[in-house]
Amino acid sequence: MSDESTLSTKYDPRPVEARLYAWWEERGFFRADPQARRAPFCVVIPPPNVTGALHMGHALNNTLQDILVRWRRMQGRNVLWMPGTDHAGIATQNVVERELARKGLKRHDLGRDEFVRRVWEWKDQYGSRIINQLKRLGASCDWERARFTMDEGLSRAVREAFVTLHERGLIYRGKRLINWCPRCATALADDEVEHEERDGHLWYIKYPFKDEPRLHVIVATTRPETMLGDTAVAVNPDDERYREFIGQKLLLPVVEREIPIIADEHVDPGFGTGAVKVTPAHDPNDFEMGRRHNLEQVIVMNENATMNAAAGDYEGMDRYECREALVEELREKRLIEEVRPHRHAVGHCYRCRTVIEPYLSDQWFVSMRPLADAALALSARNGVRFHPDRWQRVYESWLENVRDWCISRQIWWGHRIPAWHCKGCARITVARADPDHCAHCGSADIRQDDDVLDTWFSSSLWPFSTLGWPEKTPMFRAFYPTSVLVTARDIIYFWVARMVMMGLQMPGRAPFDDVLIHGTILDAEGRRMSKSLGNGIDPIEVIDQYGADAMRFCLVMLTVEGQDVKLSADKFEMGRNFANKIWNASRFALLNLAAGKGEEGELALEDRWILSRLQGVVESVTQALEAFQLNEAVRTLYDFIWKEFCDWYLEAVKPRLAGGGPCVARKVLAHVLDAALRLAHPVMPFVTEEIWQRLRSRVAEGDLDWPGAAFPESLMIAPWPVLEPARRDAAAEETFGRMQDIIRAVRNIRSKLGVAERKPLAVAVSVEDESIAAQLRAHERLLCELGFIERAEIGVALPRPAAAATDVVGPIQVFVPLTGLLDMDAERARLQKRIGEVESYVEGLLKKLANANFLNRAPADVVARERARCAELEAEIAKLRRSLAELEQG
RNA sequence: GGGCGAUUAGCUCAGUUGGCUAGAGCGCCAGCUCGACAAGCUGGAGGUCACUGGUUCGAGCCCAGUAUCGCCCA
Repeated sequence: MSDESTLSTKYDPRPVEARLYAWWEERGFFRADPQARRAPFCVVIPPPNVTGALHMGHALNNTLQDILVRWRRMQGRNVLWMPGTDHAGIATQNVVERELARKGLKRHDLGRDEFVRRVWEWKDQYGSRIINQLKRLGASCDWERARFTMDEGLSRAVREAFVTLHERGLIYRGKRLINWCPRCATALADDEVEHEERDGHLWYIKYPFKDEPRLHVIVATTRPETMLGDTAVAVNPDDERYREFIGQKLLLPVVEREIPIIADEHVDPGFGTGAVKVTPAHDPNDFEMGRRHNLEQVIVMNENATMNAAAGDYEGMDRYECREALVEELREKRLIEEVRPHRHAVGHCYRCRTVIEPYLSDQWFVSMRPLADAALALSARNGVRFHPDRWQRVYESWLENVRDWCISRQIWWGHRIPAWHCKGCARITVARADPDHCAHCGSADIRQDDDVLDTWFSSSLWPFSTLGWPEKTPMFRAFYPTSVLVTARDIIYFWVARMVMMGLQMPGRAPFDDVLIHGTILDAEGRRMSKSLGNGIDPIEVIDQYGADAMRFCLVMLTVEGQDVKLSADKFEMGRNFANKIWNASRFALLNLAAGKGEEGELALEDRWILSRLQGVVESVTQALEAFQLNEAVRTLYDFIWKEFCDWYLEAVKPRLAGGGPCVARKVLAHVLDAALRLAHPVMPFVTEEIWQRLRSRVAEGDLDWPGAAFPESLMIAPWPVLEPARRDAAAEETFGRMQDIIRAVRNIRSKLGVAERKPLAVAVSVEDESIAAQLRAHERLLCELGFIERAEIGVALPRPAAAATDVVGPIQVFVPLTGLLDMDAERARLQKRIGEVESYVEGLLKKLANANFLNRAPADVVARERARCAELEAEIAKLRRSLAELEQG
């Protein structure tokens, strides 16, 4: 295919990534086939907002999905990774409104239809940005099937779900206290409110008795402006201080309204004075209390959080302006007892950070109890499994405590609620198809509800709406339920739980078996990355600088079992370096494969060793992926490729390949490289494919074919390596391990005594019994080549040569004669240090072995192992001591 | 207030069912133009595993408590 000698020594990801991605896409490797007989594997993407730009959280989330998806595809599963975007009602509307604001327009200036048309326009123009960014990441989604939550098909699913739930009595409309964002001018669900601790004040206000104006009850409040809507003061029935006043009337200051003192068990006598003002229209607890006591609900604010007519003189003021003015008035009237600093949680809109106002209004709700109970029952049967499993309990406790879900939003961008209000009989018609008359009285004077549905309502249908539900399409039949959902923990409630509930309600099956929860990406200081802090790292910039493979690798390497990741841009160097390492190791391999034939022949020790190690790696990587321990898989691969394959195998095999003649090492080299590329492909798809294409061309030339190997067009669809237990070779691993020990000992001696790394040396290797000697002698060539040893004498109980440095590794003593070169002081220091290290360890072992309890209670194999180790180390010490003594004697 | 997580080398983090002489990357020190790679190679230094108790023959790991930091819920 190409001339390997021209390959650069530095891997340049940019041209490779662009070219390969385009090719994969064009060849259709991402496409799922609903007709295929193979076992399905399906993942639906957590749909990013159309307004969104890729951030590190997306990068991590989609990398994890892509790894699972690519791995399963290589295993031969029929894979569907369903992509798409979310219409993100409030967020998107905000974006378009901001654009209009720049032209001095408000959405009401355009009218609903025109505004919605403009949002579609915006979506068509900018909505594919994040999709293109996901492609830069390497995501192998089936893009041709990409869906959008406002698509016709998904809109049908939304309507079907709404109407069905309404028919089942699980959706209702009612006047309730909801969370209102005055800036967005819409209701929000409980989960969409973010509570933050704020320093505020507690105002102690006197409420005079109606009949005894000189006497008063003091109430404490954090929101004095709401007193304008007070309709009672409540105390705990057991509170002695107030018992006698229950039922008496107070005169609400400023408003001069008569309000009763009521008794309610929910009043905490420890808060403030123990007497609390009750504002049923503006506080959730008070709302409940008001219902219990049939209190009037006085609304004192408008939708934009300015005061309304019920606020009297304060009408028109903003809520905070009103608060100041009102406190001032109370102060003048000497009705403020005191003001204390008070830290409390304040709810904010999760989209725009505005302080939420509890607000009484007509809204649509999903009755959550029955849905949540079904999900809980499923969870109890282990029907949906979270990884790590601690999230299971978090999820369950949310389900146990969930309150009804407010699903109506007073915005224009979204799925309009399929309910029609009749002007005639005032009743509501809910229908799958747009009705032209009232279902109750037949009047044609009906009008569709103005509100749209919470975006999360359509998101909750995503795993099946994207597959064509409510139609039983071939896609739905082939891929529902999906296999695994990968997401961050902050949307377990918003999204995961609701998908499970809707899956159980609508298609009647949970949408997935497994949920993989990953951590949050933080900046180097451990703060969340956010636009406002400006501390984000742009994944696209990272890809430009280091390559997508490097970023993917690092993200996974750093993500352990759902832990958060502290990230800084320089971390990605590790990934770039690893990609480069793979690249250069492959250059070496390819150059050598081009240079000669790979023939059958007897495997050398290093061949047997690396093939055996490969088996271990195939097994642990596969197991780690199955257990959703992606970072474990990546770590194993990194160590294998860098430390074993590059540092040892390639070095060991160099001399054999140097001549260019036929050699079995070429076959082994190609095989191990091939397997390593396959294993690494899900994590680093680009660099592995790029190299593999070159490797594959060798196969096509017919000189590197081996039994059972399949070489399809792309590594993407090449089979995942399978275990070959016959390749396991414990003897080779043991012998090679001894070689490594000896070589490391020689290198250490060179380094400490200032002998050049490549200066040829003579070495004597002394062992205790002939079997080990024979084992090592059989691979003397390897020892000499890797250790730059020109002469090696290997035997039992060899005498110490003159002027020799020495080291002991297990049963092996290494002598390096250094006549004229031996630095006595350095060598003495070396030996003393080694003796000290080993002695302190032996000391611990001896203590352990002297303990009768240990001998009696520890398992026999542990005792035996400790005994053997102790004996070996004592022998080591003896040898080191003798060497030291001999050194002193000269 | 309730729950969860973290605390291991200078920094960022691994450490699976207790058997560990506690590992990696980066950084640091010393030395390397060696035909894959200086984005590299070789060798090295560096740790009372937050603290206090407990269980155990044996604890970084299990249990109880304390401290600090972070997150979620109310």
